[in-house]
Amino acid sequence: MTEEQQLNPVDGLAQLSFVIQGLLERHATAQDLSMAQVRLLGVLRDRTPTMLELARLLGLDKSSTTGLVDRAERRGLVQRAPSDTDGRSVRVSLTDGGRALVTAAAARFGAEVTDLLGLLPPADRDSLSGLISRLLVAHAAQQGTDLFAPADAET
Amino acid sequence: MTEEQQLNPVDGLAQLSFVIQGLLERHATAQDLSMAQVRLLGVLRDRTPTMLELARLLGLDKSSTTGLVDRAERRGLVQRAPSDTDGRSVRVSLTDGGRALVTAAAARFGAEVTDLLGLLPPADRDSLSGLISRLLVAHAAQQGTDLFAPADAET
DNA sequence: TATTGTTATACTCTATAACTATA
DNA sequence: TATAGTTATAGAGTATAACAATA
Repeated sequence: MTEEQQLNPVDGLAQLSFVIQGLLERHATAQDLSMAQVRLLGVLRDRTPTMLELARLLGLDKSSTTGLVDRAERRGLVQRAPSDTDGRSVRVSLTDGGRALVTAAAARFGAEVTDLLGLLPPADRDSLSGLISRLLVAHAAQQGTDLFAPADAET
Repeated sequence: MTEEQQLNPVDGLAQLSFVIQGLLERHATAQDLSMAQVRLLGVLRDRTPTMLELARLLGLDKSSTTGLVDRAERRGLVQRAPSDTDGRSVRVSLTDGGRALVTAAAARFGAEVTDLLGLLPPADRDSLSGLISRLLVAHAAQQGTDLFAPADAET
């Protein structure tokens, strides 16, 4: 039962990503949210984008974004407000309820990931975090993006 | 530019999972497949389950599975065959075309994850793989599942 | 009666194309 | 004309409930 069996690196990364996504999804559905809604609320945590900016941030077509925001607005999670500077534009923001929901969900998700990491001894845990950080930094650099850029600065 | 900035562990794991899922999704859409179809083909690589087993493997309702298999069958990727032993049951399997597709896609995905890991120095890469393996093994043990059980034995 | 699978129905999510209003 | 956003429409994916066929 304690054999040193080892997953190949590709399968390991793929499996890990499914485990993490599974946790996220569980918390989402517990809140009666879809992953799309979670992403929307997450993006709005530190931004008040126009519909077009929102579409780009989520990687969706603007018409898809209209529907996504419609449904979130109907549930009282986000709100639309006309832009001050452009009569064609709309700014989307979290309502207080939406913010409360996403904050609580993020806290519970964080706790669960922390529990997951707690399965490793502290030294291993620190090594893993450091290695993942380095990998993501290298990946971001390769993509020409800045992993640590503030949300407001994202164009 | 070379500061030792570090993501907190929770954000790191979450980000990493999004990067990996993003790679998977890119390869899927390049093949004109949805993630649901990719999962279906992936599960069928080493199994020929009944509809009900398939639903459980994918974590879907049996009616959702009917639709998923319908669409894959219409595209010639999978096939249904009546069970020898139970007149109510149907066994689902990959067609040759489906197997070719999933094999090619898996190879390309593997190459890309390998490239990603190649951003780290070899020693770090090995450490990361080992740590991820240990984490997944511990997680599987906690869930009472066996990470290394052969597909046929999954009941 | 219980189980396997499909069908009917409804909702979310997504995209393309056409449209309205503003710039 | 060009841009921001919505609407119309279509298809995939998912679930619940009702059903048919088999055990």
